[in-house]
Amino acid sequence: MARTKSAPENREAKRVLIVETAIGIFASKGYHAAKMQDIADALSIAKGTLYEYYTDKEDLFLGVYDYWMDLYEASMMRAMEDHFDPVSKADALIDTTVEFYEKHAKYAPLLLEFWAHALRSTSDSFLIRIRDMKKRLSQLGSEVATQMQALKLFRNVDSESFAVLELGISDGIFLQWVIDGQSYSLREAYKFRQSVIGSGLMTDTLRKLVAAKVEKKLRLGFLHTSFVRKEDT
Amino acid sequence: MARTKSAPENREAKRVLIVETAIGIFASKGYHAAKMQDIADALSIAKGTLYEYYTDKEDLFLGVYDYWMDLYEASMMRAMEDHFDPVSKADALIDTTVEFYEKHAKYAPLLLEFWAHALRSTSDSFLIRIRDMKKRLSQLGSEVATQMQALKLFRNVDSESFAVLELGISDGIFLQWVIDGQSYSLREAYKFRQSVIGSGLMTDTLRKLVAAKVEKKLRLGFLHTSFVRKEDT
Amino acid sequence: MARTKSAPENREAKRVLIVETAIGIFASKGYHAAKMQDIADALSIAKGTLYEYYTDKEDLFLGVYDYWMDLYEASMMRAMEDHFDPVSKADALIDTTVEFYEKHAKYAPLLLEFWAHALRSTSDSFLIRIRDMKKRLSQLGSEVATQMQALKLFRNVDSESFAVLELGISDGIFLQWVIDGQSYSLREAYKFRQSVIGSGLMTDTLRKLVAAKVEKKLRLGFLHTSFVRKEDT
Amino acid sequence: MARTKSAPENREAKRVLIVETAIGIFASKGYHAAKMQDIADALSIAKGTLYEYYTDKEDLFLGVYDYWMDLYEASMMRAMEDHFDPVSKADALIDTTVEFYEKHAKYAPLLLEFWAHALRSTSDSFLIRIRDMKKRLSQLGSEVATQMQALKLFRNVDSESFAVLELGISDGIFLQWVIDGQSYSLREAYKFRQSVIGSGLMTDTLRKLVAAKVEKKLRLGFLHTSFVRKEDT
DNA sequence: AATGAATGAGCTTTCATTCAT
DNA sequence: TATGAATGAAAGCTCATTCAT
Repeated sequence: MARTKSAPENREAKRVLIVETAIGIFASKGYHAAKMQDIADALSIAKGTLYEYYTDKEDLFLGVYDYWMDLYEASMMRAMEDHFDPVSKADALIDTTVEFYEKHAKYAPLLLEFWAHALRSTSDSFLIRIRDMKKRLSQLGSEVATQMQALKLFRNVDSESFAVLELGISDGIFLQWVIDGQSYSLREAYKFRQSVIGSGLMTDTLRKLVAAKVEKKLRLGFLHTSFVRKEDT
Repeated sequence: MARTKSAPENREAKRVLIVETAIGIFASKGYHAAKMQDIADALSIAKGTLYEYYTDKEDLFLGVYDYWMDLYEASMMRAMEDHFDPVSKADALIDTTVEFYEKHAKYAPLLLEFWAHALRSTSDSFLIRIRDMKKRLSQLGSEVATQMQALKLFRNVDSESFAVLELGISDGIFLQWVIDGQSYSLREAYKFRQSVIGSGLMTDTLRKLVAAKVEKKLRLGFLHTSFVRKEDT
Repeated sequence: MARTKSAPENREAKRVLIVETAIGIFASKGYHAAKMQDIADALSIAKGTLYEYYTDKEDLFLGVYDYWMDLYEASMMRAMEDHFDPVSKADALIDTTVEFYEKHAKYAPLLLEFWAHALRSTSDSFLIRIRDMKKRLSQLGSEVATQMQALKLFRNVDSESFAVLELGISDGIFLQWVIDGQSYSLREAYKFRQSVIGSGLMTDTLRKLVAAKVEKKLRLGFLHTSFVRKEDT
Repeated sequence: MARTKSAPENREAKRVLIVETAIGIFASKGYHAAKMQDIADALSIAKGTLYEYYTDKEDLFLGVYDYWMDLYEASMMRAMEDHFDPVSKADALIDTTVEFYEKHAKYAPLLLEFWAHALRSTSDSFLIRIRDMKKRLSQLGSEVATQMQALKLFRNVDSESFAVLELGISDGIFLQWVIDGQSYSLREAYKFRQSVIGSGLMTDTLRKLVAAKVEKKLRLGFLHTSFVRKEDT
């Protein structure tokens, strides 16, 4: 039984330690205002040492994103595994998201920067990573939606479109909440959304009138609609 | 009949010209990567001239935000004024938003940076401006929702909460769309959302079962729920 | 009889107006911190107009120096003319100096800058102007000292050396007073100096002992002593 | 026996090296004309390195002042310690000053800039430092004067006032000498001054007449006279 | 003569990165 | 592996000066 961790294990442990410290600095100051020196100081190590573990600042930033998203994804996966019926699963996914977001509300600006970074970076690696993660998450959502339909709890809806929509909505509410100064309960906002989405806003009278049209829309979704990009003039 | 524009008019025209150029540079490179020199070059003026019209880079960035948001808000207001019944109004708001977002999709990263900037800036001016704008927009949405209810088209719903939710959803879908590489029609995504929100996803069977509970939730909204912020540990 | 001043007179009047304004700005902010814009603002004229009257900033600074020194010199000359016996003249010179310095204490840093400027300027014009002024002043002092000696009020002293010494002492006391935060009466400091210089500090006993040696020193002065400059090593 | 200098020692050595180089640049070009690049070039180091040792240009300038004044003060203190009777001490102080000033004549403009800087700087740190130094120096002079009086070599004179006067005179003569292009011997000027101050200029006849009045003035000094500052009108 | 918009060289300062130890 | 002194490119901002009106 080894008394000390082997070298590679130590290395990985230190990488994690660095990322866990860096996330706080990046989140509170932003990518540009966060200095490598700040991070080194927070770790009580020398600036040069950071470069032994990450090739450069961007690499470290990417590491932070990965670390954070892995955490989120893992907790989402766990939520799925811990429940069996789709209703519980749906609830668990929302709970997990709310908990994660509430816990990491202070990292919210980071999320924005990740996205901005990804949309602008010359290399696609950042963007690809975000999309992959989103794909996995939307598969989760899609799965649950499909099960709901199978149980006749959900109407006939393109579950893929729905899952993508849900992801957007989720991020949008979170953003809104952060910009609003976290002045209300994120959980309640999510629940309110759930009610709206689940039950709809139309009165029964109206609902019946538009039933056929809505039915079709929901069934087809929006992901496979043709789209012509319009250029700015 | 004035022969030449008066000085102040010229000044304002030049401010607008600068902002219109700056927006493109900021959007494509990002706040930090965009250099004042780049902007000056794009305008074929000297760097120093920029400082005759904006006190510093941040001021110019704020100018860009204002310019852009004023455009959006104005078109939303116009959409409201051009229609009289709430259903048309709701459609018009969505149309306007979709058009605006589609037209300015390339400026999307800017939106993220505005938000990140606002959340981190020492001065509140940025955040306040965003909130004010959101408030005005949500009032528009709230108004429409109230009219819908008055006409018995909408169920009893806290229209304020609903309007806030809508804003978040709207931004969220846009973001999602941008990150997804604009691979589907934003308009269709918005319509899909409209169907989901209007009609709900539940089957009639389930719907009836949870009717009372949902009713209450929608009526109360989420804005005035008590909220205890949880600290990260 | 002309109703308006002729053009050249107007021009001169404006030059004076500019200088009188500039002196306050230069004095309070220093040469470098004082901006041409500040001066233009204080005059409520356009920046460009300054350049119609002075070729550049340095020229204006020189103008300020000239204006100020002319004022001082003129009042010294007047003091001399208003009195006839050397004792009154000596008193008047001191009075005038004290009054001038007290009145313009806030311009003291300017004096330092003039000197520093002169010692460093590539062109000698500044230094020459200062030396000329000092020469005229020391002639005044020298004259008075000579008259004192003629009246047997002063011992045999090289009046030229004495006048140069006096100038240095005068500036030195003023500087000291300014740096000391003007915490005592400049006039009293000058009077104290006068007593020291007039009557000496030695007791009669010691005085007699060194009489011959001192006598010689005073008679010869220091201006024509040989001097080998030592270079910094 | 240490083989290598410890880090802090090296650091201090480098700070001194920088200051010793900076002093020459500042002196010859002036604070504003002296560029950080010039100083770095003179040291054959990178500009950035300067900022590892001094927070900014002003800090470096302050360092130069401190370095220089410490040198002067230390040599004055040494002069005091090396002699025992007040007459020798007085001579030694003058000798030291003359030597110091002659050796550093080329730094004279710096002294003016230090003073100008101090009188205008928003922070008092510069001014306080100058005053403290002057206070220590005037204590030296005051001490000597008191001893002279105890030995009945000096008349009854307020030694504090006298010491302050002496400092002013000393600086004034130096300034005068520099502005006069160092065209005479500074040492002789100081000696001449010593004769004047020691023995006075009045003839015995006049001296006796004003004896009582002068006596009083010298005894009282000028430091504690009431003073009403006159404002410029 | 007066203006003030435009200029652009030139400054201080920062900080990611390197590399000899 | 860890260090941290040294680097130097790069950027925002200033402001004396110009010149078309």
